[in-house]
Amino acid sequence: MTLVIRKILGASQAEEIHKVTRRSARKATMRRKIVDAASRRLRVQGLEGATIANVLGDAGLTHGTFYAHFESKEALLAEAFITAAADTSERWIKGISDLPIERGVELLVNRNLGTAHLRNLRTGCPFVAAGAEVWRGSSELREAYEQSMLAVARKVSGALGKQNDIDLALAIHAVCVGGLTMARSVLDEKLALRIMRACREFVLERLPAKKTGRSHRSRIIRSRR
Amino acid sequence: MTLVIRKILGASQAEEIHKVTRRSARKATMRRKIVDAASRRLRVQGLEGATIANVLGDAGLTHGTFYAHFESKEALLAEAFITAAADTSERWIKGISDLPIERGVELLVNRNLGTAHLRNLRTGCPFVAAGAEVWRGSSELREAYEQSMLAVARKVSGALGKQNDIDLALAIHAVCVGGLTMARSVLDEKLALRIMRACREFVLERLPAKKTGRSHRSRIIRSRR
DNA sequence: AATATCGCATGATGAATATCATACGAAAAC
DNA sequence: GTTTTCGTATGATATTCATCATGCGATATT
Repeated sequence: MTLVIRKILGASQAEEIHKVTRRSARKATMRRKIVDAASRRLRVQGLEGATIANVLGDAGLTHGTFYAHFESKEALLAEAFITAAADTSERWIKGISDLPIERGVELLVNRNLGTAHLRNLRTGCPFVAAGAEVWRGSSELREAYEQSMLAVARKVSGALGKQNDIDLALAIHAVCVGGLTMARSVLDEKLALRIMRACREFVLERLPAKKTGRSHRSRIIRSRR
Repeated sequence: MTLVIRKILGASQAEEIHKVTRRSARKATMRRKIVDAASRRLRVQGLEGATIANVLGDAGLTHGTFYAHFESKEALLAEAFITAAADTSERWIKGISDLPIERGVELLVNRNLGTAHLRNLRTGCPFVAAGAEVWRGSSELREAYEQSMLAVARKVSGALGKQNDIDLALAIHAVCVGGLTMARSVLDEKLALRIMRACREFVLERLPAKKTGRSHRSRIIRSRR
């Protein structure tokens, strides 16, 4: 039966209307477990720690099964990265759109550059966790990074009520990524806190002026040097 | 003779006044070559690419010789990181102290977040190259990172004529590290340039005000778009 | 009920890696 | 000139890894 459909529609479309059997449901569940496990490994140990044996082990499977689920390791990592970024950024922006922009940005940078995020790797930012490993990685991965980064920037600028200011969101993201990387890298805990505080204040010190009667289009534009 | 001295002073001090022979001079040269090679590998391929065989090969030696020069791989990497950071930061701050602070910062971020640095890995910033690999690495490495980072921050704040504002230097460093990581990671070249531009402008907008009568809190910041 | 399918486990393969042991040959010490 | 030292090369060992081939057993199909 499935075979007949496959003959008519071709393999890929047949997949779409694939009958949900006990087997296929279980497989989908396991696949999800694999992606989740990979996204955790990714955040805690980076791409390096996300080996097939580790990930499949975390998911309760043995290593050889992997290629029944994914084309390649890169395909899994790309998917895991996207999952991790979506998960993390969702948490960052929660409740932010209800606040005035200054408070919103403050909450955002506190969530990113705070003690919780500093040592909480399992649910932490994949951009910090994978960092340099991505730009030396496969196109697949870089594509995933790019899409995730843009998605985060859009979410953030949307939540801040500045739909079009993707650039501001990108810059804030850069401070958070750089600052957290630095803070995690140093041995001295006090120094780590200092780095995070310096970054937070750098962002907060000079937020776009709050909304006054003046339209923001007409605000005085700082001349570029 | 050396043996006698060694007996009197102990091994480590004997090292200090070690006679310079043809052999020891050659060894020192090779050691330097190894560190340089490691610092290059580090910047181009990260810690992962800086394998002993690779590095020793670059230096014109075979892999087994390594342990005649260094205690461990970690010891080499720590030294290579420090070397790379000193080299790179020296280039960044060249000529900056002659400029007024705004122009100085502008030059600094242009050097860091510009097209040259984007694709020039061999002499690029090790903080971007090693990134997340360091904070998951050995204490030795993290110590090297910490010291190098502080050295850079001191140099930068010194060159900017703000000796005491290490925090400002740290924040600028964070933007550069985060921004360059992001720019290198994405596939789209135009997007990479946009990220770097957004980060540069973010920094320049946020500079402490020139010393005018006005408090810097009251300045209106340019909103983009 | 008989047969076909397929998710998963086991295990093989080959490549890359850090580290160490041994050996050679030139330089240094005597 | 003989002996000792030591920088380097060669090669061994043990580990880790991605990928793939094979086979079993539960599930789906007929």
